[in-house]
Amino acid sequence: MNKEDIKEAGLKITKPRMRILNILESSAQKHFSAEELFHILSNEEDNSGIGLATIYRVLTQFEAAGLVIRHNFEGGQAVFELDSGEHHDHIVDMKSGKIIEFQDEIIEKRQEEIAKQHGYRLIDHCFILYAEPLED
Amino acid sequence: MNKEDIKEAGLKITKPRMRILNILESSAQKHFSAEELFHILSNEEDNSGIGLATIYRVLTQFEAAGLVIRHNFEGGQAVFELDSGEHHDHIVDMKSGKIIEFQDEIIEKRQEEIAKQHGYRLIDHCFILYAEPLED
DNA sequence: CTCAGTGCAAACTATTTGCAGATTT
DNA sequence: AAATCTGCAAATAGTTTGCACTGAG
Repeated sequence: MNKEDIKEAGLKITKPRMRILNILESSAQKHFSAEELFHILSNEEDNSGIGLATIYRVLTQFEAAGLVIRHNFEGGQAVFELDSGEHHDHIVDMKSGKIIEFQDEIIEKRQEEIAKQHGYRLIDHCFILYAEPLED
Repeated sequence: MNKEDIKEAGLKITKPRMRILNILESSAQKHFSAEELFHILSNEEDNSGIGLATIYRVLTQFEAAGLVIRHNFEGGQAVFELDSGEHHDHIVDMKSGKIIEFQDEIIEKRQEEIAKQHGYRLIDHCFILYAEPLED
């Protein structure tokens, strides 16, 4: 339950934090920019006037707490998704903007090898495929 | 020769463009941010007062012409490198900030397969390993 | 001579921060 | 009540743009 997640992060349970976590958890869409969240929240009936700055602050706190992951896809705005614990990478559909997730053992294994070959220990990686549908 | 490259891009041969291309071509370092180039140019004896805006403009034109590649590594500033024609990916040394280039057939092949599996044609990709030296 | 290119300052976009008042515990 | 949190506006960082002037061809 999301209340627990917030509490475990050492954060107080507030309306903005609940709302944001809720949207992230219960939407078909999984990736949101701060501004998208802002617009969704602004259009809710129970509009509580949550500011954009707060959304950024909450997302940054959630990121630090390991609740969400921030991605810097191209196109200016960062997008955030819930950290499901299952690592995956992304295909960005350049036609529709849709984001597809995938997991690939070959890539995961290979990147470790590459890092090691060069005398490094992998900390993080960024693997994004920008692509267009085969039948245009 | 770089004059040719500039001309072929349909651009006039100007001091800022020559200087920038020169630095990119003849430095040990291969990756530069706009600001780094700005500082290098500002410190040259023959300081011709090249503005930061010009550097951004020139780099953007060079990118459009296929002369340079722009990378958005994490840490705010974009970095630019000459497009040698040989595709490669990068390891970013989080300790020193150094950038290591590598080529890997397994990764290249695999990403094509992944895109195809999902019904996509690969347009571009971003593969960056953030890592630290093994012996800290 | 003409049109592209440049420097500068101002504009912009995405994000962060300071502060005084509102909320959570 | 104490401490955290929030909204707002102002600040920042990186990059882009408008404009009058300069310079390449």
